[in-house]
Amino acid sequence: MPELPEVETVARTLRGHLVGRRITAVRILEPRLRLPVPADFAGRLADRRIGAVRRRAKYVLIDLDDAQVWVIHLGMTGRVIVCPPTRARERHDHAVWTLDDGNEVRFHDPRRFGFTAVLAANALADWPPFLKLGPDPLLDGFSGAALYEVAHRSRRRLKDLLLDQSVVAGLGNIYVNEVLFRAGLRPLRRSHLLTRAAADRLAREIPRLLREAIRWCGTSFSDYRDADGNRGSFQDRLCVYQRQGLPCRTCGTAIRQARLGNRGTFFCPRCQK
DNA sequence: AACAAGACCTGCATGC
DNA sequence: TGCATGCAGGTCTTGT
Repeated sequence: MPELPEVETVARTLRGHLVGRRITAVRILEPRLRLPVPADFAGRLADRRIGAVRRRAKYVLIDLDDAQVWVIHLGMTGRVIVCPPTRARERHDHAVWTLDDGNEVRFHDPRRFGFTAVLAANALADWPPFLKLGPDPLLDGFSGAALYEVAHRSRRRLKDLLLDQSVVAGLGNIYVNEVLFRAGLRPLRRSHLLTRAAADRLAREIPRLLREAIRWCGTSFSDYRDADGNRGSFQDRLCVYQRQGLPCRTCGTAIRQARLGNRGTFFCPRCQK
């Protein structure tokens, strides 16, 4: 579920609760996450002081005082919530961190596609999940020229290209559908046919869309919540995702749904060429 | 090698 | 009501 704007919102809402705090206890209730939680995980985090809380692509990165980084990935249904310890535990709360102000950080993830890990800060760049990451459109900049270049080396569908985290890091199914609408491009078009002008439009619209979604605190259909448990509201502003049969906000034509790689694909047959 | 499809998990909506 | 089916926002692995 959570794509770049949701992860950014989680990082921002976590920041206020975490920066400067010390972790006093760590409890793993369910180690069988997408990456299993290693046995030394709790020991490496206990007693650490928290520095910055950052985001890269769809990863939350929490810097610790001993040159380690605590990493959280939310998968599809993951949540990180900060709450008082008196709040009732829920089914699928897999890890709990206690802070020196008494609050708890809880990792909750019904489908267990998410995970949490701790790494030496200087090992982060060589960590396999990070090795393949392409530019983060909000942190690294993202040019039409570069996108045009990659697109022309591939015959994939445009939608598959943009979902590829090595091409651009942070987009998922919702925002790929939306950005292709904004750029006026059909999801099923082959990437090597992308014109330079269209690549420029995409490169311009990607950060614009992501920033706008962050302003609305992301998209909440079912699971997604920020660290305070609040929903986002960008779902009310989506143009195509999950709007099959509804009128296009630009031209009124019914939004169409296709299936691509077993995932919902949505577009306006009139506005997108 | 590049690409597409399947697998990983659980919960929920839908239809019979 | 109960059961089966299909679907869900991510990413890794397998097969063509």
